[in-house]
Amino acid sequence: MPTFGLVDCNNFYASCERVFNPRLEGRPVVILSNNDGCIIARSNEAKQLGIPMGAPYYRWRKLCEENGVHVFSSNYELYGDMSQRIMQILAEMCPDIEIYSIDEAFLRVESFNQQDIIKYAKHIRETIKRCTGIPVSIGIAPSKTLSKVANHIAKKQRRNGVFDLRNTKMQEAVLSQFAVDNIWGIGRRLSEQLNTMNIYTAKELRDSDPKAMRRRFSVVMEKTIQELGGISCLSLESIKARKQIISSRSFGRWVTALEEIEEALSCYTNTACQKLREQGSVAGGVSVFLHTNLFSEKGIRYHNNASCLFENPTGDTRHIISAAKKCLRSIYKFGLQYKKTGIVLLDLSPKQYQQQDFFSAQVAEENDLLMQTVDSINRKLGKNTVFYCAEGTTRPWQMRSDLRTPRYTTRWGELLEVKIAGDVKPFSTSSC
DNA sequence: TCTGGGGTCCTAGGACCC
DNA sequence: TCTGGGGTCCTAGGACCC
Repeated sequence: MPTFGLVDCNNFYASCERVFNPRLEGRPVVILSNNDGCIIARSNEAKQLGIPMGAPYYRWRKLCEENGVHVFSSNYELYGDMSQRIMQILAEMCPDIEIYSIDEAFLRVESFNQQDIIKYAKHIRETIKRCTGIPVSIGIAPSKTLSKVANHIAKKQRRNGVFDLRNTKMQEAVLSQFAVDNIWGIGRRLSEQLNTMNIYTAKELRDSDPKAMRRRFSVVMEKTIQELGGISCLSLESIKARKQIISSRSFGRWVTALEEIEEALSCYTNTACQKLREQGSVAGGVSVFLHTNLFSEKGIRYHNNASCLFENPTGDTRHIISAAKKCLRSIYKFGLQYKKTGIVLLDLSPKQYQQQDFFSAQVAEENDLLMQTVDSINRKLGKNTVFYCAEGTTRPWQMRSDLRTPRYTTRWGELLEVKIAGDVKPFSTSSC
């Protein structure tokens, strides 16, 4: 029988901040989204204050100030690097691994015997904590969906961060207390519909008729029901190349001038193209979108997009920037106050199967070399060491990120400084 | 009056995830 | 005043084919 372990970092972004600022331990911490717009991560103490996930920060600012909540802008460079370190440790300790998100990974662990699994899970947990400072929880169960449930329990009930849900009696007990909207794959809409069918708990969903539910909902629902019953339908997935790459940001302020939007779009295009080449793909086309503030009741609400396909798939930033600008000009309307633009790279395919243009093969090769050189300079010397004029230099539209901590682990200039008062004695760091 | 059957491909929109 | 960003999968419906 398959056995899955789900390793999930506890309040990951908040924990990353705490690693470099231990004074935050035991205190409420929240992390804001890009542009300091929404609250996207909370420490347990912040959750206890009733601060919800995804809420606009301006509505909670007062409560945060009154309760001494420590508020930070997102520091994705730091979180991404911490994530890589954790995933590397996991991959070394367990060969069958699927990195599911920045802070989660599924493991296949059935080759260990009954007791060993729990012991090993605790060992994994301690190793990650010791080497990175990040606390994790591990749920163990016969399907991925149940391992998600188990992880939930591991977090809530302080069972040394590990919870075993392989026993069917335990499954009965846990699922009958587990709200249906907490199940992986059941969101707000589906749980509303399930409630109208008198299904409120995971056990009630598990005991429904999978075929009938498939007809009413979809195959995804059928699989969820099977998985809750301990029948594994979802296997570990290997890392696949992305099928599309999006890069977009809201502006830090209103933008009306086409030139400024073009700069921002060029900048996002550059980011997207770097990701494209990193995964060894070329794009067959682009789609560009542009919109005003869609939340606002006042003013004109405008949302539009345009796309174009390339004659030959390409990974050349210059070519893609110029195509993106053409799309943008076709949807830009003078006089509106814009809030956001973005680019989607479409129709991605592996570069090695790229159809060569017979008449310009050599030019393509030279362009490749140029892109490789730009990428390697930016990798070595830091992002944006070399950039495109089209991206502009003053960038007044750039997003707000006023409360970001230093990128301690990826920038030499931002290393953690330790100030020791009084008598200074040399000390050694830990074994990691 | 009455208008087949079976298939593919594409896209938009919905729902979900972190 | 102030509301993130980046993904995936599924389905329905339209267009088109023979």
